[in-house]
Amino acid sequence: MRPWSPRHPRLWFIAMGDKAAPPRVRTITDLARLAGVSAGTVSRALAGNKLVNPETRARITDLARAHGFRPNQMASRLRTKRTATIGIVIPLGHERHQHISDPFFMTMLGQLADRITENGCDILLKRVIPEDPDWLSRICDSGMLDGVVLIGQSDQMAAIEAVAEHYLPLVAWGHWAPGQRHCAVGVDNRAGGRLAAEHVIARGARRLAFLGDVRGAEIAARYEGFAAGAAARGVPVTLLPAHLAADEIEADILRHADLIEGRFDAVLAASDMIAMCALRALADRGVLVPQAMAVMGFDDLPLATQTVPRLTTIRQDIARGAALIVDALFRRIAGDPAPAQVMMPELVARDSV
Amino acid sequence: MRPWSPRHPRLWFIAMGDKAAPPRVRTITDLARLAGVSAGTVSRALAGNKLVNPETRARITDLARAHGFRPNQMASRLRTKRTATIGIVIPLGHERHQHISDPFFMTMLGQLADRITENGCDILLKRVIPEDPDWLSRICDSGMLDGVVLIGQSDQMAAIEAVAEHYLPLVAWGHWAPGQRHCAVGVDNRAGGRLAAEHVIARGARRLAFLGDVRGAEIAARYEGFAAGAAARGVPVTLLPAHLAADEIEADILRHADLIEGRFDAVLAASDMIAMCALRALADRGVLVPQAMAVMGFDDLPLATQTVPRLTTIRQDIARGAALIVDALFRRIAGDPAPAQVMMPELVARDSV
DNA sequence: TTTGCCGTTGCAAAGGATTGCAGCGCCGCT
DNA sequence: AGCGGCGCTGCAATCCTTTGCAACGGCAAA
Repeated sequence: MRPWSPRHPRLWFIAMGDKAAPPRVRTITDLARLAGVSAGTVSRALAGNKLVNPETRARITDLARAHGFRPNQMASRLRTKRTATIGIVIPLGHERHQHISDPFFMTMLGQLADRITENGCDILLKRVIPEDPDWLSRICDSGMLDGVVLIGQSDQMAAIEAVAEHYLPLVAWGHWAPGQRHCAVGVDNRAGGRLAAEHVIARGARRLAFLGDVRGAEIAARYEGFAAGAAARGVPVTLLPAHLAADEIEADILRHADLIEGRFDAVLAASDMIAMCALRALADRGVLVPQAMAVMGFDDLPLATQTVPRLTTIRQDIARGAALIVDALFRRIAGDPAPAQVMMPELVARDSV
Repeated sequence: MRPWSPRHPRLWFIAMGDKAAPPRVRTITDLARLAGVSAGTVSRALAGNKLVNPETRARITDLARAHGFRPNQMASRLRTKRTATIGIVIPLGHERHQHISDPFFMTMLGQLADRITENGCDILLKRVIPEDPDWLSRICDSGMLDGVVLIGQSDQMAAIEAVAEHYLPLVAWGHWAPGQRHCAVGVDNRAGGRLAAEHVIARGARRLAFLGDVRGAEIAARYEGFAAGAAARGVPVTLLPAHLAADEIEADILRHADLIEGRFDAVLAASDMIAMCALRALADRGVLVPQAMAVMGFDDLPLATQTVPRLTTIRQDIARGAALIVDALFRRIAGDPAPAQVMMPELVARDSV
């Protein structure tokens, strides 16, 4: 971590040899002088304020364009206290290795980005490994952000609750538990697990396995739902641990030799990525899916349609989730309350079960 | 596009009933009063300046922590002219439908994010559809950013060149052409295409196809390299158009009936995502890969190891590319020149050829 | 002619942190 | 005792824009 500092500020500017050119218009005051008006008028003109005379405004905007002038955002934001910037933070708690490039995060990020941009805001992206307890407060109280969305809560529930106490414009994607104070939007993972159990059992499976790391609250809920759904039909479930990070999953799967030796006839993977790896591993060993073993994913990422065979999965509607998050966030920024939302997952039957 | 404005600024603050609590410490001056020193001293203390007495500093930092005080970044940045923020912008020109969630972009974004964060900078994410000609200048001259990296240049070469003229801390991922003024980092796509041609021909293929949209400069170069490499060995190549966006590729592939009717014995896809879709389509129709047809990708995304069969592909070293970009960017921010870089791609032989 | 209002514009005070420079107290040296 | 210097702190200017309020000229109504 080497924080840099500009050794030769504006050096390039000088290097381009601007000496001959007219002095660059740097501030609103420069432009005001040129236009023969006051700085205040220029500010209003550029902001499209109706107070200023249309002719004056035209003259000023023309001049601004001609000189490529743009008012300094920093000063503007300081003054107005409106930053028009939303922070998107990805906390990496128990899964240090989980990349920012995890497909689920990325799909969510893309959706959020589109929607936030539509609202005229910029996006400040942060990927943090929570080390000290006030990592989140540092972000929220920096004065840089109008609001914050958390993609995933990792194992940081306590820290999030603490900040949510005094910082309202904060919305998280993920698990919501009764009594929780901060606003979260997510799917009912338990229900999703149950759906999966019902589906594979209906297709005749009787020896079920769950592949994933149950230390995260979300995955744990998926597992519990899966186990509960199966138990209700008198079918047991075996838990097979596996990491979330794509590059580690393959080794995890190979570790579970029984997975490919016919001890199970259906497996629910904690995510589509894991399911995809499982399909690979099974194909390598000549285990036919779905004939010899059913495989289900969770998420319904775009790539679930591209696997061989196509993945049957539990769908989280990411687009809708993102819409709900952004909606709640802007509500809260405006000072209105916005409650947590729990979406119902749905089963997408394709070819792997 | 509905820009919002806070209807009840700080309403939540009041709503939390802070009347009884001690008045919140909002500015460095508040804290100075509490600590019995001047604002300047607090500023220095919080910045870890060695000029202030260690005891004084301890007292001030304790006080700051106790009140959860954090200096306003906006004011700080206005004063210092150091924003510690890098803009990452994804221009979407000829491929409007291409998502921000495109796996290649996302992998690159993740790598860039990690490296920029290591340098102590924040990341401002922008996804823009270039409509007016000064979209880039608006971003670069906003005064909000210490530097800008472009992921992809789309069809905006002219706009980029124009801005690069006066704005130095700008680096793009992508194609570099002789004579180009702005700094770009990318792979030699032509060489990659040639590599692919040599490989499939060495494996015995003689009827080659290229699957992709050659309107983008990068893809075009891949195609040209592929065609040139094949021509050098007396083998012709057929061009089969296909979109870049994941959801459209499948239909594109089905449109090329000859692809699956044995007219070709090897196909180079313009990207791994396209290759993955092709594998799917071929599997659906019972065409064996690689026995009946060889399939190659381009990129070597993480998911290339998870396809069935595993994808043989031309590797762009995204991690190294990101490192080069960030390095060049910080060099330029410091005022030093940093030249464009062209990396050599390499062939990764797996099971699909 | 006076008054009042309207449409525009200018003035100056924020907004909050940073930093060069001056100042102050104290210690040590002569 | 006087002086220099050192270590620390305070003062005030600065970064650039926004905005409430005052002012001004002109025109219409009284």
